Amino acid sequence: MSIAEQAQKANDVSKAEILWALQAMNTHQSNSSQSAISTVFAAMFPDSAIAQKFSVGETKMRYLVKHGLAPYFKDLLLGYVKNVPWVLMFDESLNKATQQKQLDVMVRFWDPKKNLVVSRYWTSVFMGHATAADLMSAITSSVKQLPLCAVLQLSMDGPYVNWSLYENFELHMKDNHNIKLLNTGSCGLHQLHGAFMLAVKATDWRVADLLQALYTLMKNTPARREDYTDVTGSKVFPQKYCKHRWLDNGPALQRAIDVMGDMALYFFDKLQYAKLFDLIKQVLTLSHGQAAVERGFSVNKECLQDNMDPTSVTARRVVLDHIRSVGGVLRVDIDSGMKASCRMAYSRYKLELESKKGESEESKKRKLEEEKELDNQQKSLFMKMSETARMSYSLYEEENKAVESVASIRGLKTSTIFNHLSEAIKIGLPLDIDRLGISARIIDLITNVIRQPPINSDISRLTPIKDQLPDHVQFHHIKVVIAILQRRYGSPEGASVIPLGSADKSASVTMATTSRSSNNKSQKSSQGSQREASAKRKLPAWMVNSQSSPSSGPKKVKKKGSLFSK
DNA sequence: AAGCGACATGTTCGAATGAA
DNA sequence: TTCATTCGAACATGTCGCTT
Repeated sequence: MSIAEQAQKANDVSKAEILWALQAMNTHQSNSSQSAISTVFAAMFPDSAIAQKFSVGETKMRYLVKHGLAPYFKDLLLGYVKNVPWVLMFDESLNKATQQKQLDVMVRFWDPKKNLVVSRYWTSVFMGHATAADLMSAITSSVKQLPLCAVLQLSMDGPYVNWSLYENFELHMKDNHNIKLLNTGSCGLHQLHGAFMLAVKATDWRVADLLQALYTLMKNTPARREDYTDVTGSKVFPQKYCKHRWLDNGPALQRAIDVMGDMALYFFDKLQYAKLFDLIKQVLTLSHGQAAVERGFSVNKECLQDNMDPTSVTARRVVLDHIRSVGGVLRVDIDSGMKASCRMAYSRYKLELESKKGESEESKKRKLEEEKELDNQQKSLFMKMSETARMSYSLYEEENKAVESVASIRGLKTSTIFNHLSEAIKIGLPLDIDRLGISARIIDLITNVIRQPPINSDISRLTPIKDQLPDHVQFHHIKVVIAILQRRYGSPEGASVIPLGSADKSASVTMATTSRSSNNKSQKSSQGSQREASAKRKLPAWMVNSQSSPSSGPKKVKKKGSLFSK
């Protein structure tokens, strides 16, 4: 095969791949549904060299659309808008997938090729808050590439919502481009329709009556229609016209002209009205409500897949918008520019990945620093314990030894080790409570007994507490639970070591300790019980607010050792 | 041999599904 | 109704084959 032939073949393959990508976008196929397509094509068309070489998988589809087709179509659109007066349209909605406000920006202009006004999607901006100032900066930044000096109008959503934005934009246009925007109210076209209607009335030519008469004359009358065709040989009938939308009545009028012959031509001589037509073109360019943008939102929904990056959403819409605007996939002109853009897609994609990597490394660094900070905090807490408690804590938490092993290694009683660990909990060090063998039920049980009469949060003596509890609850259980509660609500003397967080915060500390220590296999199986435990540990509001129990009747004066008083 | 491009594999997330 | 599991999607990363 000659070099020229090889090049031609590569070109054909590129074309096939582009066509397929366009089709995939047009029918909202997911990127991941592309995974086996290449092999299927090769199997379907074994005699085709192109099919054998065709390859578009999930990854390639993604960057082909995002970095190849979308930028190319955007450039194309920019080329159209550059030479004509245009209208800037926008609207916002909630994007449920990204949970952000999605601001769609569209442009509207007269397309000389189609001889029609077209509304085209330009881009979307995603944001959280959307005040007038936010919208203003989002809009101006998104249309930077567009020729703002030719903006006719900023299309308005409603009569009241966005006026402050409108004023800002008007000011911006005046300051930066010395342009006075056309202000026709919130929906300008209705007024202009009305204006044309008045003008038509003012002629006293009874155009409306004529159109109405022509239309009703041939409507719902099969016999009359047949006669008409028999006599004239024509199957062209008067068109429907709309009383309220005179700018849209062009086709009806044209049809009237066609069917009325010389008399109608007398009124609508093309030469005489050529200039008027230019004006009408611009007037039609003015937006009519928000129909186009609003319709765009349903297109957004169609384009949306799971976990989609905002830029991917935008890219998909750009491609889809182009396909629809030219009237289908097969009508898209796949020229050398498009192919070149698609060839650059991969390198652009790589570049994006690199820059993202840089960002994530930076955030990783930050995270590491934060962790270090936390570590330092823990270290200083650790040093606040007695030396013997430090040893027990290290063996239990860092070397993952059971309480009994710690006791035997250190030649101490297990109750002593429990004392050490309670100390650690009290000052806020992370500790795997699950391994202590104290279930969420026991914690609940002890907490309730402490809270309610006759204990009433008095923790100065453990025996009365133990007396209220079942036999299987041990003293060391009570000690640990008291430590947890002290950590959560502060010790009675207010002698907590670090500033106290809310109940939620301390609960998260407990969770962090449990999930940290349970790893791999055990993590999955223990997840359920952990979740259950954390849910049960959740405290009622009255407890968080350090109020007495609702069932405890009139408030009693708390004793000195009272736990839940502040 | 080097670099590019495509794919396989892994991770994360949310929705759907199904069991308790 | 709640909760866990499964499934399907996008996105990230590493690897390998092809081209120059």
